[in-house]
Amino acid sequence: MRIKDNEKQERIKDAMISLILKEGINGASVAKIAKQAGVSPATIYVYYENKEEMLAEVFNEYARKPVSYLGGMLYPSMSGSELIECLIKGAYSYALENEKEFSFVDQCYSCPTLQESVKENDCYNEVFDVIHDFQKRRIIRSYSDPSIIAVLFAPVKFIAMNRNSYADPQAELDELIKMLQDMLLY
Amino acid sequence: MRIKDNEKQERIKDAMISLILKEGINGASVAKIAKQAGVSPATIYVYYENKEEMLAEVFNEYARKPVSYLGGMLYPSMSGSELIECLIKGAYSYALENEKEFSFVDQCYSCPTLQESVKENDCYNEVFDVIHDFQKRRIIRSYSDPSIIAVLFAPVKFIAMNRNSYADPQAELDELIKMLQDMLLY
Amino acid sequence: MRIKDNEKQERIKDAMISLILKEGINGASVAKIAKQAGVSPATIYVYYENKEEMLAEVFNEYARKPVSYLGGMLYPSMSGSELIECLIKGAYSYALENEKEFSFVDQCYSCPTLQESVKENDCYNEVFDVIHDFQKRRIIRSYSDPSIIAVLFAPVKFIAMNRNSYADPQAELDELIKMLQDMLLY
Amino acid sequence: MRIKDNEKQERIKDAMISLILKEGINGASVAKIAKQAGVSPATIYVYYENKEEMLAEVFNEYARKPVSYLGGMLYPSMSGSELIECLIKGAYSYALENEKEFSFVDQCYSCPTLQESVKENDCYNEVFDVIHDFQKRRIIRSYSDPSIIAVLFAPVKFIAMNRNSYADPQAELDELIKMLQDMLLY
DNA sequence: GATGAATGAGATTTCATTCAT
DNA sequence: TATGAATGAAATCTCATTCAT
Repeated sequence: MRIKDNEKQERIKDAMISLILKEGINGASVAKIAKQAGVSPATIYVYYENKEEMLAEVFNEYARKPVSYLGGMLYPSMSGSELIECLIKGAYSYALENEKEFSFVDQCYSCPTLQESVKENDCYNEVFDVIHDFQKRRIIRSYSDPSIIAVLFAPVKFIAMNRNSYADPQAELDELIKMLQDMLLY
Repeated sequence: MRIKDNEKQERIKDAMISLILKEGINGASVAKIAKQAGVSPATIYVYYENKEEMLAEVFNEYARKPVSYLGGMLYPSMSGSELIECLIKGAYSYALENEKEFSFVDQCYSCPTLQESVKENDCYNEVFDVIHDFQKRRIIRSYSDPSIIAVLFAPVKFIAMNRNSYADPQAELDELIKMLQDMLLY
Repeated sequence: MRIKDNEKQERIKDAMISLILKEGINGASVAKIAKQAGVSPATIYVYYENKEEMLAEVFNEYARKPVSYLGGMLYPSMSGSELIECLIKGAYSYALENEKEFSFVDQCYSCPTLQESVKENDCYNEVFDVIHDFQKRRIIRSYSDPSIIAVLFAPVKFIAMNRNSYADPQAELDELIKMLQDMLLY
Repeated sequence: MRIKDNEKQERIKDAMISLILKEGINGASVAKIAKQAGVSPATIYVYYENKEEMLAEVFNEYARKPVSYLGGMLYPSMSGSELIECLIKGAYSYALENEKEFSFVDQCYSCPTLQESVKENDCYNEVFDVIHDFQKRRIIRSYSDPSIIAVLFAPVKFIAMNRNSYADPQAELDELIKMLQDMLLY
């Protein structure tokens, strides 16, 4: 028998994400995905039960990626200012560098039929290991986790997505970092 | 007979956004919208050139609604604290009370083929008339408009959308208000 | 609006039945039916919810036909012998003259997913109005209805379907009539 | 390792007829059969040239089974009444005990593309060895073979298949036996 | 012999849109 | 204006079969 081709599955995922970026979840038909991945439409059903499950599976995978990316950049010897700067800049540069995955995940979060398959809050555990440590050491104020997620990540995401409307996105980002340092540090 | 026509168009819009809430942009086919609105599919083409235009038109209409809703709640004699509390609570309660429109607009913002039709920043003019006034009176710190939008509205939207994951969403909201008052007021 | 075209629905039914006769339920795809009926596959879904329902609906219609055909040939002044001869010959000639419908109905009866949609026994009411009358008048022996259906119609159906294997099908039929007259008449 | 192979083929046959009972010939896809038999789809093609041939082969095998089952129950010292009772009861209990095979064979008989592969009449040789003997001994009336098949087996098959519609199927069967004894015995 | 991967062909069904009234 | 009928195009998915090991 032929051996399952992981590279093939990777091509399918890539094709799906890049099509969704260009044409939305609507526009990413199984046929188009297959064509772009260089496989037969039927092959996709070897790897995934159906389209819905394919979306959900890839959504889950990529929804967890940005936070592990961030997690890898942090270390305990940072100052509080550095921590916040690092989180915001990291989130921003992840969004820029991984535009496709980022937009894909964003569309998934806003799609009612997919919302159930990922709980946005569950993804941040890795980062909160560090933040909780900073809170115990009285460097970061002891706000609740959801509030911290909300003010740390929602604004930077907003700025990343609207960066084309701004004269100087980098300046906006720097300002945001200051605002959050003020807000979150003792 | 003008009234009857408008009512029919209203039913079409309602059907569309309520279907999109339940089943996503994917699930809202012209046929389903027509059925739910109690009209013939052909009738929809009396009011809109095609589906794409219908989405864009309704998107534009509803994207502006929440800010005028907010605008109507503000008045110059408020204190700074009151202003921020009012904006956050207003945004939150708008999201709850208008769940359908809210989800519809959210999905539209994240859909690449619709993004072009509304610039998110354009919608906030009404609110910024008030905020700028408060900034001139040195009540609200003079951060740039995009930064203010980002920290004011993105977090509350995030909390509204994830409210089902929280034990006490109201407490999260109150905490968020405090954080933003700290951050934005002198 | 265009007016629903009953002739079109008739063509769809005819195409379905004739395809099933030639190629079995398997072979009668919606696309083939549409082509043979001279309509678009999508048109079929204007008239029927889906393929299963189409089969069931047409099955129901045609399962009832042969018995009304028979019912129309009977009258109370017949002798018992004549009644039985008439029923057997009628059933046989219906099978020959309506080969397509007959084979179609037969295949439906034997298909587990369709069996539920028609109860074979329910179809014989019209004929039993007459038979019961003959039983009351002590011309036909008072066996139970199911037994009578079983011995009257199952054998003639069997002979009709296997007629190509017989040297002289007509002779078989005549013999069968005699056997049943012996059996059922006083 | 012969035994193991035969067992595998047996599992394939069982899976096929049990799927056909549940879902009809349509529903018994090679993939499903393989899954239910616990083998790979490719394995099926080790044992059979293709699906059509598999159906025909198994059809032939099982179409002959009920009559050998019956044949084994008969012996020359029976009375005529006993012979008929034994045939009817045997046919009925075969249908109940071998529901799957029975439904499978029935569907095959009614499928135009399979009809060619078995001549229903050919199957009864074993039984007719006995019946002819009884006819020579002037116990059973000398009707032609096809007529006898028709009245003996078609009605009992009908009753077996419709047994769920009857209040007391066993009573129907007993009545049928009486009717046929009257008809066929001197 | 046995198999899971792979697929072209085709299945059923839905889509956005237009037609004819 | 309003509509149900009609449809070409395309959607998702399944099929029987073959390939490569």
